[in-house]
Amino acid sequence: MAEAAQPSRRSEQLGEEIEERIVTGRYPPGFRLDEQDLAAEFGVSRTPIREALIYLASSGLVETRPRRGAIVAELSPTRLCEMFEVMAELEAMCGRLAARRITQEEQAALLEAHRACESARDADDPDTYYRLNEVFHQQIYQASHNSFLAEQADLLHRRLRPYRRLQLRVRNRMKTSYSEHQHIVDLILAGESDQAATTLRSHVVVQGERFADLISSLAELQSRLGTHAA
Amino acid sequence: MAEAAQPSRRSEQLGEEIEERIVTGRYPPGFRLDEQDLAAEFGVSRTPIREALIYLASSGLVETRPRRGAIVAELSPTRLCEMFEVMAELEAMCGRLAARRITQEEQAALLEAHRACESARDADDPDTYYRLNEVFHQQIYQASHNSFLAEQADLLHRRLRPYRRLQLRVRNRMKTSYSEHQHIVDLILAGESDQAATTLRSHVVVQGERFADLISSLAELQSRLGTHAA
DNA sequence: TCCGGATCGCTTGTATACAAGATATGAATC
DNA sequence: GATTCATATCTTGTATACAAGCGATCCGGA
Repeated sequence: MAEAAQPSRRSEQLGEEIEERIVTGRYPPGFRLDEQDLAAEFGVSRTPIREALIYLASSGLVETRPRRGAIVAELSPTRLCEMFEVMAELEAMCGRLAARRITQEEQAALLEAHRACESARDADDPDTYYRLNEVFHQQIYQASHNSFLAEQADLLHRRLRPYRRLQLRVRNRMKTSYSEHQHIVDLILAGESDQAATTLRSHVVVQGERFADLISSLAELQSRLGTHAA
Repeated sequence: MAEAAQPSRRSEQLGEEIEERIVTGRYPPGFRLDEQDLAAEFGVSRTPIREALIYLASSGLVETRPRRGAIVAELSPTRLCEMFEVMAELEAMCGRLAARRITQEEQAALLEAHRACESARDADDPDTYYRLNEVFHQQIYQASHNSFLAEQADLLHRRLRPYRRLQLRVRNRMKTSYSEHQHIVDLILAGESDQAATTLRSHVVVQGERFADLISSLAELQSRLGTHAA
């Protein structure tokens, strides 16, 4: 899914590297992305850094205010809920299409991704589960046979990574998630498109007690921020 | 919805200007966006041009191949259908939420936008209808009370502008569109969220005879391209 | 002591210079 | 005459130099 090899364009690599540092929390929300610092850090001039920042700004991951530099975007709780709401709908759409269009090979791949999650759950390993969970969802995106939709879903999924990650640490969330996955797999393989959509939507959407979990995750991220921001 | 005033950053203005020229067909799909030419055209150096192109590339409007320059993105029929499929779902989601969340003021604004479309239809003026149609749909996006969703919907809507525009010239499409709008307005105002979603989805999605219309629109665009590409 | 304004420094935004790869052109050979 | 390889030119990618705003600091006044 990611471009392989060297794009022979440093700014693209830099964009991905900086994105990685943002979604893994090394550059937390609100963190100031100083062009000179980053240039020194990566051993390049400001030009490719600027281009990388513009790229990231367009995806909403960083915010640039004219003449005032770039910072890692801070998402308000409202904004975050909105994004999860859209994510839920995109996932639902992927599920509906996947249930109708999935091929034999994709069925096998989906099942394999699902079983891999099972292992991580049994090992009680949230980090591994988190990674394999991404693969699982990407299999569904692929199976929708709508490459534009798959790209959009993947993009938003990545955008929400830091918050999703924290949520997985909530007690029992991993087990709940896995049993929901089981249900989703059954529905997709059975070709129950509407039910697959509905189940995926509620798997992703933030409501009820999970809303409170999300808010507390946010608070944690913001306290971490305090140690970084000037 | 658009940023007002001067962003004190030339590259942003340039991005919008180039985007405008793309969606209005002045730079048709496949058109080579030479940095030096554009720099001369706009009377600036290559730097802000490059930044504008990177911005546009991230939205998918232009394609950049490393060391080989940028061209206006060419959308295959398949890709285009995929994008309309996603657009339909986003619109459906906006409609569902709008039916539940629309305020008094937004109801008035929606009705006004709808009536403006009526005038354009009566005057048999596709260009005006096209413009007012955008306003109408944006009112629904706003009424969803999910600003992230509204932004995404608006972005994709803009991305599909050239193709939507050609479709409106199809015989009777304007009248059909208007009567569908009427139905949509009724459902939203009545709070019928599911029906509003379904109706909006089928209003946007490309299927049946409209698929053939789209393909022929594409052919027209591509023949136009022949006069521009080197 | 607190507030306001002007100046200084630092950061971003833009232009230009340089490096490196890609395409085009031309010649030589099959 | 066609094809292939080498060279030349042109374009992109990166570095550096310069310009222009924004913020911080310092000084003066209330």
